[in-house]
Formats: sequence, structure tokens, C-alpha cells
Amino acid sequence: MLELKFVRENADVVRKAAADRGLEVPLDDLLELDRRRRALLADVEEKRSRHKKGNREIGELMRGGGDAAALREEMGGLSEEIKSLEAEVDDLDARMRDILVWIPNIPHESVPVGLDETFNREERRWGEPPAFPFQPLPHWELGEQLDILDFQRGVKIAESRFTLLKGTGALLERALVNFMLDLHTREHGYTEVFPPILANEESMFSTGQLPKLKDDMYVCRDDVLYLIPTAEVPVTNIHRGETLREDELPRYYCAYTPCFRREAGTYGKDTKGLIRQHQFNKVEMVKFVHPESSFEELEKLTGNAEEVLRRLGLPYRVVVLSTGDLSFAAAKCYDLEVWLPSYDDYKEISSCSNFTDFQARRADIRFKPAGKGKSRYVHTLNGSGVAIGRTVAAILENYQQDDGSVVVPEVLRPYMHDMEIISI
RNA sequence: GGAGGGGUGGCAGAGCGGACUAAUGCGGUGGUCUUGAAAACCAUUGGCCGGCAACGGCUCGCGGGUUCGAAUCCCGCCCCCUCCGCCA
Repeated sequence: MLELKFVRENADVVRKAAADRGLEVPLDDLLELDRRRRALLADVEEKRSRHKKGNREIGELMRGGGDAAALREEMGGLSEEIKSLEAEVDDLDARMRDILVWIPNIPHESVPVGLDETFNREERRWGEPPAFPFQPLPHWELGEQLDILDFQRGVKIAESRFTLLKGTGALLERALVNFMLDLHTREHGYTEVFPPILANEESMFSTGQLPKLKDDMYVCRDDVLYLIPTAEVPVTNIHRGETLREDELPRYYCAYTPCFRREAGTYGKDTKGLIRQHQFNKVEMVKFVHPESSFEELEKLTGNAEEVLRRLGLPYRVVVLSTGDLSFAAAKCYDLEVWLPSYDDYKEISSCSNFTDFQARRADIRFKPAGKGKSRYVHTLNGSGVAIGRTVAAILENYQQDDGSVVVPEVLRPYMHDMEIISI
């Protein structure tokens, strides 16, 4: 959420930012409501001031044994007026908020302007896509041959886009989780947390999933709780409503959690394999940082995610998202795309974003500058470090051999009982 | 899930219809004193909204209500503690 004062004073900036994203926001309506609200507020506050003074006088009169009947009558009338004015202000507040919560964050100046992903800009590549001297198989075929991925039974247990991992498949999944968490906690300075997997509406609103992405989330029937679509939600909400000390910044957290997405509107996309699932595992990194350093922190965060892929020996590229592809709450976002032979292309495996103060304002997360000064909003960032399911797919495909077996990347072997090869 | 107790400023804690314009203590900040520090003493002390400002308003878990007036009374909700039940 943007600050109302900022929107009021920079209407053209806000309008352009929304237009660059292909969104239209009823800014003129908002500004008109704002004008009416402020006029009304001046009136109601003046009346409240008189009301308070009058009531104080009644108290004094009564203590002195005087007659307060007339004043009491007058204050009664004033009270009614105030109530009706307050109702109007509340109504304006609600209508303004309904507009304000749909206004997206302002993209950073370094973000390429364009309405869709064709304007995304490739920043760098790492590694060489493997050249197979045989016909490589997609991971869903490899996984079934090796009896480590069972797509049919996943569907039987839940529905389509749920998968059962078996034996070495389940071990590989778990090994990746542990490898990534160890890397981020031991070498990148993150504190590991294991948060709730259900979150309430307030938490979902704070990070920007609500109201926009309501249809993409699983909801509990009898409780107002949502299954988290990403650990970003519970981990960012760790500090909701808190004011941190300046010397507590930056704070780095990482978490492994399952994630749940209904993926409304993606029918027919990535229908095979592990790429698009309703439930998937992810190691997520979340940062709370000083506003002055958030874009540097984004570079570091992205580097932390890249390190995962480098150690696993998976070829990837880094893409900066254009304004049109950027998510609602983000000011800048890098996607890491891993090489997938079955797609003959790079496929998103991590998304690293700086939300500047957009989430912090919604979540009311501030810091108190050392010494003097008013508290300010922190900047929040997060990035996948990285998506586990897609990593499994990438490893199976990039490390496959002509006999259908798969070489285990060296860094994972300590996590997999020193296994070097996955074979039948 | 049931019964009881409780949620007050950074913390502790009083208040239980009208000087609460929230006592007091601790902590924080500034100062006096001191070679320096401690102690003592004096002053100050959050957040949000409107306003160029002066200033005004809101804020005692949250939301309603009663009243001229609510931290205080009533209703609903949330959270915490104790005991019981259930349970990995």
C-alpha cells in the first residue's frame, strides 16, 4: 500500500506507475474523496473539541452544585451531529481504502518499462545447457521409470497437480531442503524458522495476497485461515505491528515450508510433471532491511539464490521483470530461470523481489532510527532459495544418463547417504 | 470444547462514570553537580490523523451500545493465564 500523502502529492507518478503495469486506478475518485474527507474532518474535529470542553464544564458545574441542564441539552445535540459526521468520515475512509489497496507499488527506475514478459531483460547466464549424445527424457518419464515419482497416485489421494514422491524421490526432496537451509543459515547469515502453514486474513493482507489473489488460495471451511501460497506470508508477518531498533536491521530469515496454490486460470499450462503443482515445497529467504540499502540487499539476495543453483551445477539465467510482469507489491524483481531440457528453455525457479515499504506499511513494520528521529517503515524483500519441486525436475533432466539413471549432484550426496546415482 | 481469572503508555503497575488533560516506579533522553563516572536532583518522554503553523483530534486488546460525559457500565469477538476434557 502506498501512503495516502504520497499519492496526493505525486498523483502523476502513481498514475504512470500503474499505466506501465497495464493497470488503471481511479485516482481522480480517490483524490476527490480525500478532499471531501479532509474538509469534513476539520469540521468534525472542531465540534469534538467543543463537545469535550462542554462536557468538562458540566462536570465542574455539578461538582460546584450548579445547574447543568441547558448545557447538557446542548451537548446532547452536538453529540448527535458528531455521530452523523463521523459516519460520513468512516464511509469516505472505507471508500478510499477500497481504492488505495488496489494501487500497486511504484516500480524502481531500473525496471524496464513494458506491458508483458517480452520486455523482461536478461541480466546474465551461468552454466552451459547439457548437450546429450542421446534422446533426453522429460523428468516425468524419468521419475516414473525410476519409480520415484507417482503422478497417478498423487491424483488418487488428492486431485490433479498433486504428486506422490517415493523412495529416493522423497529422499531427494528432503536432501534439497536440508542442503538449501544449511547453505543459507551457515554461509549466508539467515536465521532458520519454521512458521505456521495456515495464516489469517490480516497476514494475507499484509503481504499483498489479499484482496487481489483471493481466488488463488486454499481456504479453510470452518476457520478464517488460508493455506500459505509461500513462506513469504508467515515469515514477513513475524514482525507485523512491531517497531524494530535500527541496530536490529538487517534481519535475514529463511524457512522451508510447503506452499499451496490453486493456480486459478492456468489450466492447460505445464500439465505434465512437477512444474506446476497445487502443493510444492520451497525454501524461502526473507529480509527486513534499512530503506537506504534495500536495492543492494536485493542483489545479495538474488546472489544467495543463484549460489544454490551454482552449487547444484544447474545452468540458469537471471531476468529482471518488466513493469508489466512485476507483481503487485514489488518495486523490482529478478527471476532465476533454470535450464530444463524437456522445455528446451529456461524455466522460472526463483523469484527475488524488493517490496520497498509497500508490505511494511500494510503490515506496520517499522524501525526506530538510533538517537533522534521518527520511526520509519523498514523495507521487506524475499526470494525463493529455491523452489524444491522444480529443482528436482531440473536435476533429473540435466543429470540424466543414457540408461535412464540420474547422477546425484556432488553437494547433495552427504544428504543422500552418499548415493552417487539414482537408478532402478 | 467446558469453568474461572485477566488484557492500561518501552516495561512494571494504580485507576473501576465527571481534574484520567492516565498516578507512581523502572527504563530512555537532556541538564545540574563531578577530574571522570555513579548516586542525587531538575526537566523531558509513545503512535496515528488533519493543519504551512499555532493548534486540534484519535489512541487504555478489537468492534458495537448506554450516557451530556466511558479506561471505568452493558453486549459481541480476539488473545493470554489456571484448572478440566480431548489429543500427536
